[in-house]
This record gives sequence, C-alpha cells and structure tokens, in this order.
Amino acid sequence: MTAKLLSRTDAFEAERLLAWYDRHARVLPWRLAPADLRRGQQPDPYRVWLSEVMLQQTTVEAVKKYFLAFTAKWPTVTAMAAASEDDILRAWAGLGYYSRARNLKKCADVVAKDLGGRFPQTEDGLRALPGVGAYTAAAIAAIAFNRPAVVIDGNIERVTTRVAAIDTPLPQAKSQIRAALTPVVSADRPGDFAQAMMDLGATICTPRRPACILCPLNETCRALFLGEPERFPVKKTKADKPTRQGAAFVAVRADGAILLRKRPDKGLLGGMAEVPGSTWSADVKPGADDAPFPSDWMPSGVITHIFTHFSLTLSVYRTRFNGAAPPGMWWSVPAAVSGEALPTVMKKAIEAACPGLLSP
DNA sequence: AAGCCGTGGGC
DNA sequence: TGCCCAAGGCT
Repeated sequence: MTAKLLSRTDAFEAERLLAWYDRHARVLPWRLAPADLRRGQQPDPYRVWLSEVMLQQTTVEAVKKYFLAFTAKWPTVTAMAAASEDDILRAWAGLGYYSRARNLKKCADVVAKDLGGRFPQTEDGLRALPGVGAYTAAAIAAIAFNRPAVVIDGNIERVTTRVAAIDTPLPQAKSQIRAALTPVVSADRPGDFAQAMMDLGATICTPRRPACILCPLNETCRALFLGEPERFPVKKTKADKPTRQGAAFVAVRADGAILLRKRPDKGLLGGMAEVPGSTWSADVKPGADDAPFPSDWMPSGVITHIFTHFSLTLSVYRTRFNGAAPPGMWWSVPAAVSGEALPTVMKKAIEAACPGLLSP
C-alpha cells in the first residue's frame, strides 16, 4: 500500500530528487567535482570504498580529515596493501569501530593480491570483501560502477519511511523500505540517486526539525501530509546503558616516555594500544592494587568515557619508573606517543596523568 | 537475531 | 546533563 504510493510517482520523484541534487550536492573530498562528472569522469573505486567504510556510523565532518590523510599516505589500494595492520591502526586511531581498520587492511590485501588491484563491480563480488556489507556493496556498485543497486543506509531509511509513511518499527521495516525504494531507483543515474537521497537525509530530511519547506519531495511525502514527519522512522526502544569501572596505570620514565601495550586483536578496541590497566568490571572497583607491577602509584585523576553499550569510569594512577619494559610492553617516547594507535579513551587517561604529553 | 563495537556533536 | 544520532558489519 505505502510502496504503491511511492512507486506510482517514481519517475517524477527521481527526477525531482536528481534535479535538486544537481543544484545542492554537497562538495566532499571523496566526490568528483561537478565539472569532472560532466566530462564523464568515473570515480576511483578505491576512494569510494575507503570513504564508504569510513562513513559507516560516522559523521561526514569526522571522516574528512582521515580520508585526506589516508589518501595522501596510500593513494591506491596496492599502496595500502603494502602497509602493515599497525600502520593502518595508527592512522585510524580516534575514528572508532576499529574492526573497520582491521578489515580495511584485509580487504586491501584481497583486492591487491588476489584481484589484480581491481575492485569487483558487482554487489555480490563486493559483498564478499571483508568489512563490506549489504549497504557498502550497494553503495560502491552504484557510485563507482553505475550499477542500479538499491542503496539503503540510515538516511535513506529515514527519507523512505517518511515519504511512504511506513510506521513499522526498525529494523523490522527493512523489507518494506526496500520494496518501496526498489521501483524508484534511477536506472540512468543510480550513483547520483543514492547520494542524492543521502544528501537529502543529511541536510533537509533530518531526524529532528526537517526542513520540509525546502524538500524536493514535499509534494508527495506521506509523513508531511500527515503533519508529523518527525514521527518517522519508528524505532524500538533500547535498553539502558550499564556502567563499568577500571584502573589505568601510566608509568613515566625519566625522559618522559610512557609504558604501552597492545590490546588483544579481537573485541573492544581490538589491536589498539593502551596503558596497562585492570579489567573493566561492573561489580568491583579496581584500584592501585591492580597495578601491573609494584611501584609508588599515585592517584592522578578519574576519567569517564562513553562507549556504545556501556559507560566507563577509569581511575588513573601514575608512577615514575626506569628500567626495561616488562614483557609485551614498550616504552613510547614523547615524540612518538601521539603517533601510537591510541583510542580516545586511552588518550584521556594519558592526558589525566601527563597533561600536555599528547599535544602537538 | 540481537548484542557487540567508538567517537564527537547537537540540542 | 543526558540522550540521540551518524553513509553498518560481524557473529
């Protein structure tokens, strides 16, 4: 029923949307300039892939400088494949969801070494790559290879549930969204259609206070007709966030170096660097007794950090220590610390113990 | 299939 | 302040 409402006007809607996009497309580092597009230049699949992985659950603003740094450092997938996983993790530090960085390296290896440096052009071929799921495969197929893929991300879910007034809660509504969207996808400009939907969702059809007056789809939007576009999409309520506590230990050598170690390859902050610390517990509060070795550990502050599914309170301790790094650890001198693969929570802990150490 | 997996910004 | 949100994938 709702799908019919949308598909009945599909050509008209797609044309309106693309006309809007031709005027208002965002200028982004991973997009070709409009002049290049008019000359028929095709996007570089490597840059499309890299940008799409970085943009998974991550804001455009946060991605920009990482994308520029990565493409400057590794201009091609072959160059990236020649880098080590630690190189990639160090460059990714701060962007979050670090399994993306590990899969980025795995994917670069597959493309460079098994596929002759060329990305697959089909959704199925792309979907088989590490870190490339349904969304990313469709996005690369549409944007880089002009395939008529049905691209569905959070923006497009929001736009589509509003236009078609789909009030089934997410994620259950996914099949309805796909059914509503499939007949609307532009056969001529699938990549632009997908990017237009995302730009519309990011700039006009926003989660709160959408600017419907400016929307190219406002004449046929069911949610706007109903007078409450913000009610869509409907989402299931989620459980509240538990709290965990831990202790972190910053050992400082005479030259200002600090002791670091590498986290296990899987799980939270997998493969990233950290200062030694206790396990993070919901029940007990770790303290100086949980230090990696005996020393004169001094309380140096308490930091909090919010992860996706729990809140962490970390008691930070500091000591002066000279000697060889214990097994599995290394000394990181001041000039090197800011280049380590330190996640933000660890930068906070180090900043609490050694103010200014991480500043450039 | 539902939980795990980061971070920064907006209101 | 606390909550929601952002171009999701993996298991």
